[in-house]
Amino acid sequence: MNQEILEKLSRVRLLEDMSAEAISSLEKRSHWRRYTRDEQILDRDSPSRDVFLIVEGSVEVVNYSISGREVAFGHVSEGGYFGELSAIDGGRRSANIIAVESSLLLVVPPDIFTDILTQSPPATMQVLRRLAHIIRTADDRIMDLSTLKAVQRVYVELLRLTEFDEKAERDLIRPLPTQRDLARRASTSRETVARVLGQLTRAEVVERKGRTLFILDKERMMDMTDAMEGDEESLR
Amino acid sequence: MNQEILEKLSRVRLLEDMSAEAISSLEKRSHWRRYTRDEQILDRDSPSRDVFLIVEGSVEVVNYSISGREVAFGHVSEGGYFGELSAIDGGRRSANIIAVESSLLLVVPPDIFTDILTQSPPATMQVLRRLAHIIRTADDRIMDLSTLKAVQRVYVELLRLTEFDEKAERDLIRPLPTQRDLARRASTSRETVARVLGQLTRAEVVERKGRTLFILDKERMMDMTDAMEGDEESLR
DNA sequence: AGTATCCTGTGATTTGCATCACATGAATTG
DNA sequence: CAATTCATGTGATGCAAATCACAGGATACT
Repeated sequence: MNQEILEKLSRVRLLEDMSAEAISSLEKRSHWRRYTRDEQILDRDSPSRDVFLIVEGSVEVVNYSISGREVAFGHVSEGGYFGELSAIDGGRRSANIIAVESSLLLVVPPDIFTDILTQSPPATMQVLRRLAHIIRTADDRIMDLSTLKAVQRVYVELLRLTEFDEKAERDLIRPLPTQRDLARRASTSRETVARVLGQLTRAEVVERKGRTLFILDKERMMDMTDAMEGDEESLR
Repeated sequence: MNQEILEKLSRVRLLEDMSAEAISSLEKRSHWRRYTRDEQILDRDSPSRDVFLIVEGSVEVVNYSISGREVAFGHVSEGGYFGELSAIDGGRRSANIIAVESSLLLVVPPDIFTDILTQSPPATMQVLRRLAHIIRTADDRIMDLSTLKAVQRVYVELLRLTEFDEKAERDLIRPLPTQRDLARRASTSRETVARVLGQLTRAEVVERKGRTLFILDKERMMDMTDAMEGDEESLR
């Protein structure tokens, strides 16, 4: 195994505390795969149990209802991994995984993964923390879905995506996902997202420039999330 | 530590593969607490990080929205445990825990719990499998909330509670939770649950006798879950 | 450059269900 | 056992948002 590959692999969070030898041995017992943009990597309910380490690229976690509706579950980027659930409990895949861009993955067989779990406590803690984080995120989402209206869920989603840009010294979202994508995450319709965005723009809470959305008044948006004060009028 | 307590403790799933000595040492470094029915054991956002082992009794996991709406997250019964998330990632409590009945708990300090994780691979695998199961359940719930209507979610919830009674040789739910409780789990209103139950009774899909609900036609109920064929008329 | 495909904005319509409002019944408790 | 407190059934009303239906931009494709 060459140096470059070793370096890339050691950047994967699961392996960050492992020795070069251990990583090398892991690599020998796994295999590499490259996926193109939009390629399906994993199917829900399929019986495979490999764990996938993302060495290059990133993926989306998505599920479909019988009626064809899409629900976004999350995003895993370079240095992350997915597929642990099936490796841990032996169950079927709980979601579909799709490559967002051309991605290079190391496919680790389930028994090699469980070897890591029994032999490397730091790696195990890493996995435990990751699962804990997934549960917290999922629980928040369940709360949002149970107690917020669709419009508020869009606010929450926008706030989640907001980051402070050091250069511009402003709150912004870049790149702004498509409305379809935002709708998938907030579990609402594309049209509702369009209307929310339009309404926020008119109220000068946000401003859109190309694929950047500037959040002009983050405070107000946070207020709107929990109190349902807001018909369009009261926003002006 | 007396024999009876040791026996009870070893029935807690987290400890089932541990030696008597290990359990005894764990017990010495923890403390016991008894909670009465409806007593609040843990508050959301509180900073404690202990893990609670349920030696007797059972608890409910619940959250409240700002508007006061309750959302049920689950139930942990005798032999189970809760509070691991905070012990694992150091974060705040993600939910409120309430004793369903008088319950006896062993309160394990976070560092003792993490000791178990680093020292006992079987216990660690147990925790990993438990977290994996929680994630799968939560993901299913997110799918239900995102793609099903309130009425269908009640169907799904009833199906989840249905079990085949060997003695009576029938599908049934016993004891049938209150409508308020069902509403909490399905994230809908109490009235909607009442109407669904009434409708199913009139259509002779279920039959209620006291605190037992007999499921007369499980097949049909499963059909109704994914296809929205059903106005009241078409059910007769 | 021209066509096809995807994204966006907005109006009109429909519908699912939360909410309000009681009335009755069951179960708990002083 | 009378008296609250909690559980259930159902009608009426209102509103949030899904859905349908286009039309005009923006991008990508070859």
